[in-house]
Amino acid sequence: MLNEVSDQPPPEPAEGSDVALALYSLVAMVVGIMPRDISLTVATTLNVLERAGPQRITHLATRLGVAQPSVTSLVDKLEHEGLVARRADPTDARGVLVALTAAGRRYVRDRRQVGTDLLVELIDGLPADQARSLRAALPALEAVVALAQRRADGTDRLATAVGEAQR
Amino acid sequence: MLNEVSDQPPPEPAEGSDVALALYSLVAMVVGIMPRDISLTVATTLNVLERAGPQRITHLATRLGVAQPSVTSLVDKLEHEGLVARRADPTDARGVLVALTAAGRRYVRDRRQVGTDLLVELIDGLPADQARSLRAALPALEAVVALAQRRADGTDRLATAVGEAQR
DNA sequence: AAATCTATATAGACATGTCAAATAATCATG
DNA sequence: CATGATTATTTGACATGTCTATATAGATTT
Repeated sequence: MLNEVSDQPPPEPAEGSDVALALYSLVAMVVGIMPRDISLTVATTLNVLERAGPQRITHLATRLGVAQPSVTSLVDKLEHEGLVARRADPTDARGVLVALTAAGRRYVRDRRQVGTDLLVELIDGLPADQARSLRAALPALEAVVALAQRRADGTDRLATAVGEAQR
Repeated sequence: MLNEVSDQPPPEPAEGSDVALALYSLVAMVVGIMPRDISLTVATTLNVLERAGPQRITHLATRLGVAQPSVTSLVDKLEHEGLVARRADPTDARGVLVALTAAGRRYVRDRRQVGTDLLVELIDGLPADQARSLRAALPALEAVVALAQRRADGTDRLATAVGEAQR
């Protein structure tokens, strides 16, 4: 069927896609400025452990989207660095629970501090009215984070997607 | 000198640090959900090239905070994948300019689309009043992005910091 | 124009991240 | 309780990301 030129205005530019673009740009910028001392995988792992508590190796693997032996060796490394520890899983003797150590928790907290310090610095550069609008949006931002967590904890990872451009 | 208990309320909890925390959490969540198909370094490189146009190898190295030969081999790889191309620098025959190819631009755009789609989905899950507050904060968000860009383009990278927790 | 500086590339090394296949321990089920 | 499924580890392979030291070509300075 042919595509006729539509009379209606574009059905809605995705409703909130401009905000989404601004937020994504912010994510990209912050990531590009943050220290590059750990890999994405390590950062995500530590975040998950802090947010959701001790996790099984297999669960981490699906959550991270990598193969399970990869997590075993990742945990080996992190354990060796003292950031995480393996504990027995009381409900299943085959499994282990990977948990943050105190040092690991400190590491995550320190890293977050670096990020928030940067953002505070940026926000402090805003004119008063914009800063106010941002504060007014705080509940919304927190809600978005909460939704993102739910989304992340679901099995669903974003497909590697992108694809086409690679060839 | 001894620290007396202060009568004043804490001088201001960093003014905007709660917003900063929410934004940082969002960054962390989004990064954790985004496809893991490229490294931080590649992502940052492509973003810089898209945002700021063709760049010298040396400039990329300082911008990324890695050694120059690392960028040479990174560019080798990206060039091999067809995402960037080396061009002669008209102002200096020693130098090269690394530029995005059409495919590279497409790749960045597609990847951004994945991110904004995710964020649109999240924002669509907000109650109407929160969504409104977020839209009202759009200029502020855009301004923060602009400030972040200025910040990123300055030579200053955040120190690897964090440090202490590692031992 | 010689000496020095600068931009990139090359070489060689090493840690990290990743996978698939095979193994060992334990669980769950018929 | 024996068989099949699940959990983690081990093994062995390979790509990536990173560095330092060195080489090469072109700029810049004196």
